[in-house]
Amino acid sequence: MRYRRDDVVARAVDVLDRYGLADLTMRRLGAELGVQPSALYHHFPSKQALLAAVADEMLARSIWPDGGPWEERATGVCSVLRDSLLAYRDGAEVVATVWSFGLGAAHPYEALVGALTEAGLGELAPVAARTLLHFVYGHAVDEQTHLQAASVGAIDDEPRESSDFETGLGLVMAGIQLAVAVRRA
Amino acid sequence: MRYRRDDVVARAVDVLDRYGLADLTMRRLGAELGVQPSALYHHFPSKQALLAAVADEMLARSIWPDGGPWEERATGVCSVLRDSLLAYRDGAEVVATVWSFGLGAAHPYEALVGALTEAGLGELAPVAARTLLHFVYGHAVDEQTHLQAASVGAIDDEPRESSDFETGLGLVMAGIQLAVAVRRA
DNA sequence: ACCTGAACACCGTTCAAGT
DNA sequence: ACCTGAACACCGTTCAAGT
Repeated sequence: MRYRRDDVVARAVDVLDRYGLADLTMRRLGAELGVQPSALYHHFPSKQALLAAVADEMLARSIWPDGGPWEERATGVCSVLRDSLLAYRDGAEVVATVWSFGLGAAHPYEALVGALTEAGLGELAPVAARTLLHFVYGHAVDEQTHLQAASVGAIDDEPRESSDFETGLGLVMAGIQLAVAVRRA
Repeated sequence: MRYRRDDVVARAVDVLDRYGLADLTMRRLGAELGVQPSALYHHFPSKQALLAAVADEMLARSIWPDGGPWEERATGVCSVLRDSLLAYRDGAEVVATVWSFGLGAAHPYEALVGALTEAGLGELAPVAARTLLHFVYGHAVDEQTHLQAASVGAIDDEPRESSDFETGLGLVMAGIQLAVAVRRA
């Protein structure tokens, strides 16, 4: 079998979702494709580059808000991001890592900076955007970790995470709205 | 040579700070102590447990605020936490990972819940505390990643992270203060 | 362009046995 | 109580060579 880069990415997303990040190894992915691990290096210079492509592919499958009032857009981006991360096993960790290493997953950041700039935050927009992202990634990683632990039966199920997301997001958004109001005054 | 658990932890912190997380392996730490890697399993059931002890040791070396008005205490805990993380190579990643896996590094969380409960946040205190932690860990991981990349000469130095921390923390704290005010009304 | 085969330099963990 | 020695079952990456 001969593959193109996109085939490899699609299969990597599949392996990630079915077996988790720990099992998404170059050897495992090679075996899944019926190919030597070294063959993957024809498509990607490193495993990090593969993971970046995996993260981008996962995010590209979602529909992102890009119009309307800035507040709805900002909270919308955060919600879609969270849903995207939770849609794949270990999705939060993969995307957060790729983003923090500056290798990809840039769309949510750019969408947030756009919304917050329109809101009038000026040079504060990037800091505020990253603050929102820190919350979304942190919360999603926590939630996914606990979901995983609960599904393995390791801990008690505490299913109030979804409202916790909205509460936490509300706190950060309130702070941002206040900064916008102060800036306009 | 025969070691006690604390000797091993101290040496692990040292190896982490000098060579980074990627080089803090059971084999490397064993070699550093002049001991077989398997000997470490007499002191810790797993590498994760070792890392949890490393995280707790790093945090235990800092002086944590525990009195005064709740706002100063909360921001103080966040600042001391950030400084603690940045004081060791890869410190942010280690402590954030240990915390998110529920293995340790619980002190900052408890201190924040205490302060926010005193503020009158009630059952919102845990969500708010975790929101603050998500910001501090996310920001510190980013900052440390970029500092590392800059020190290797991989990217341009952008030394405005420190004021970014205060700005981002200010946004979240403003949201929390507003929630406190709303709750009291 | 895409892949094989073999190698290099590593991992975490287990376990019987030693002192 | 603390450690050795050896093994098990893996990793990511490189590189010459094949089609």
